[in-house]
Amino acid sequence: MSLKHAILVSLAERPASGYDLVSRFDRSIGYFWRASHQQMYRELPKLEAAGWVSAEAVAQSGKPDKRVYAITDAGRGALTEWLKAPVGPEPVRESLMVKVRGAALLGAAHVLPEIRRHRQLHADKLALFQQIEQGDFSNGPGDDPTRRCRYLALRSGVLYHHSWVTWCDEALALLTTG
Amino acid sequence: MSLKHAILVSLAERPASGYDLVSRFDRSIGYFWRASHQQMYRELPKLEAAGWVSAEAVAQSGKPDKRVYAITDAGRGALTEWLKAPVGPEPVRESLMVKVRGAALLGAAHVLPEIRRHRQLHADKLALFQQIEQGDFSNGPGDDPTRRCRYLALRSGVLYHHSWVTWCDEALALLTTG
DNA sequence: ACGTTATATGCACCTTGTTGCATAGTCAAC
DNA sequence: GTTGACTATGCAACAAGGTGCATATAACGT
Repeated sequence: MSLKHAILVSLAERPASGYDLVSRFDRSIGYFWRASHQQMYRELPKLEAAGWVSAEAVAQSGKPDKRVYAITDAGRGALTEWLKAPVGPEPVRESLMVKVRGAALLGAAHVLPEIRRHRQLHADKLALFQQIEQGDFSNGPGDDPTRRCRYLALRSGVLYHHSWVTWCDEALALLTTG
Repeated sequence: MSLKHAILVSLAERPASGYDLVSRFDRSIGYFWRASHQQMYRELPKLEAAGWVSAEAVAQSGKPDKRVYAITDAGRGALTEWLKAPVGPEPVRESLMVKVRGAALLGAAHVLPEIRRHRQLHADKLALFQQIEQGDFSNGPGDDPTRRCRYLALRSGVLYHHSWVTWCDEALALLTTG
């Protein structure tokens, strides 16, 4: 599974507490791999037990104490191994397509609002990603490898949501004409 | 969750045994919702307990006996409810993007083979879907609602895998140039 | 006789993900 | 002075998915 490795990637960028990781996931990695704080706090001790991260208690003034995790050499090794390992695309699971198939039997009218809703959600995400693209990458990704990787992640989001908006438009056109 | 409803959709088309359902999922619905036979045989008694399907033992000559399931009126009602229920897009979980983010730290070279592998897999699926599209829908979907729904499901597969192939090409171009 | 393939069904265990609940300190606003 | 927002960490129960193992009949080839 990838949550462990997603955490390792984030910790390889810089050390963090569970709480930090949750906010990072909400902002950046979370566009490609979600995790609730409950999941996070369950995984971190496992990673520590595996020797992939080390933990240090940090007292804070004005805030509760926290446990700051950092990736270890063993963790970095495990991460590199995983980067090279063949993992295959995530199996497709599209409940909307199950609904479309159901619509063939029970009437397309039932799912039209759902398709409109999905179109809206995908269009919102698309607009967000395109805004970032035009803001941060108006002159392309440039030469920096890290920037190029960030750009590619963004492009994946753009292409994904764009293809969904396209599909929703096709579907609405086809299901609302005689 | 959708496995229950995916099964209901399939049984609404026509009654089937667990074994039949697995083969149908492998061929058609499985493009959008996978299920192993273990999952199937675990769900079917639950659906029966909920009163959404009825089961009948059927003796066969030359083959082991089987249990044939059929959707009930209650099941049809539950399915219609679910079609109308807002379910939201599946949360994105892309391990390849986690890897790309890792590549920013540990070197893009590690993930290039993975990206090439993914491109191949998506291109294969795309070719398959496009072949079906040109075979079954060379003159478009026509007027039949059921055919239109089948067509839309197919289109979704085409758009999805096409956007991935496009992304992989962009990524390979960007990560293999100076 | 012996292995292979297809039909047909299931259990057990483990991991992963979701939901609800719980706690506790600090700070600013009202 | 209480309410709400933010920081910070967790447990428990449950739902869903994946892997491995197990069983049985019967056709077909070799």
